[in-house]
Formats: sequence, C-alpha cells, structure tokens
Amino acid sequence: MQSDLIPPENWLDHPRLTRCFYTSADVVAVAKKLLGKVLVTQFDQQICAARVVETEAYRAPDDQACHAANNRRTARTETMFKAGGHAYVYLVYGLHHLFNVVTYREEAAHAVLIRAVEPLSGITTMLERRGLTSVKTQLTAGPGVLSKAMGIYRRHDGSDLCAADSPIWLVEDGHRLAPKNIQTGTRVGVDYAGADALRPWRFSIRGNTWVSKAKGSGR
DNA sequence: AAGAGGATGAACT
DNA sequence: GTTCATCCTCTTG
Repeated sequence: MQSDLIPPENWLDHPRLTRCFYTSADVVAVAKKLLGKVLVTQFDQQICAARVVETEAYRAPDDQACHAANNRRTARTETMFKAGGHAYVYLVYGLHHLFNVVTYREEAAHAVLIRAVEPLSGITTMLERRGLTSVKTQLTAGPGVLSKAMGIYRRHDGSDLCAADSPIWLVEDGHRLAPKNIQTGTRVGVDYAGADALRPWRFSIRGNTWVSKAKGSGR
C-alpha cells in the first residue's frame, strides 16, 4: 500500500489553469511555465495528481518535428489546430498514448508534450494502472507511461482542459521554480526533423528524479 | 489496397 | 547496446 504525499481530494480546491494560460503565442514559454504545474485526472472517482517535470514544445508550421509541420492538416493533426487549452492525445508505436496540451489560438498548431510527471496523489491507482507494486521512476517518467498511470487515452483527444466538467486538468499550487533550475535540451526521438531536431525545446526540472531517461536524451 | 514507420518502453545480450 | 511489441496514420499506387 502506497501513501499519498497529498490527499487526492485536496486538488479539487486548487484553481485550475484558465484559458489564458494556454493561449500564449509563445509555445516555448508555455512549455517552461508548465514545469511545476500539477496535472490532475479524475476517472471513476479516482483522483490522481502529479507534478509536471519535463515538457517539449512543438510548433507548426516551421518546426519540422511537429506533426502539423507546414500546417499539414490530417485527421490526426486536426486537434492541434484547436484553440489553446485542448488535449492532443495520439498513439505512437501502436502502444503508447502521448498527452499534449494545445496552445495559442485556433488555426495555429502549437502544442506541448508532457514527457514526465512526479506522482503526488492517487498513487495506488497509478500503480494498478501500470501493473506495478512499488513506486519507482518507471511509474511516470516517460510520456507513454505517465498517460497510462494517469488514465489518459486517445479517446480524450480533443477534449477541453478548461471545461468545468473536464476529467483532465492542470492546477497551480504555488510551487516555485527558479529559472536556473530549468534544464534545457533537445527533443527526444525527432531525428527525422533535420535541423529542427537541434532546437533546444525540451525542458525539465534540474535534478528531479522523475525526469525521463529517454534514449538520446543526452543529458 | 498495401506498405512503411513512428514525439516509446521493456526486456533482452 | 539491441530487439521487438503493436496498430494507427499517412503515403503511394
């Protein structure tokens, strides 16, 4: 049995991030600002909360690493063209559901991929979903595993994180992060993007154990 | 209609 | 370090 650091129901009292947080024209800035925020989900009365510790920014049309590079519209990328504050969830490798936050305005395909979180509440539920019996970084350090732990799936693609009845949302809990504690690096798994693969658009909380140990993550 | 490959993770050697 | 699970999406024909 795993005890939570914070009672799950406490998160219901924290203010949700509002639309304006997500509608910034600068997706890179939002990727940094998301570090330290808390992702909360509530499915079947199970409340889970986890601090965002690693993010990556993707920005159409110029960024070739972005699914919507050159403003390419397909059934999948259509969600990225929604207004800031929607969830973009897609399947990679036929196995993993990756959770992104859409930013900026409608018709601009910008998004932040949440790559790792630090569990705070609902840890028993997360362990069950992951099929684990003890807490280790494997629980939520990585974009695929965190979605599974938090109960996020492709059916949540396009949902509005700002809607009052959304089962997925983000909150601010007063956590402070000094700029010098934001680690910058290149994005993972985007070698196909040529020069854009070198953009320093991956951000993480320096020294945090829950940051993913992805291949080619470099630092 | 078919084929290739992916914003990963786990289990190997 | 390497392999492979697994299926949706996009490209090509």
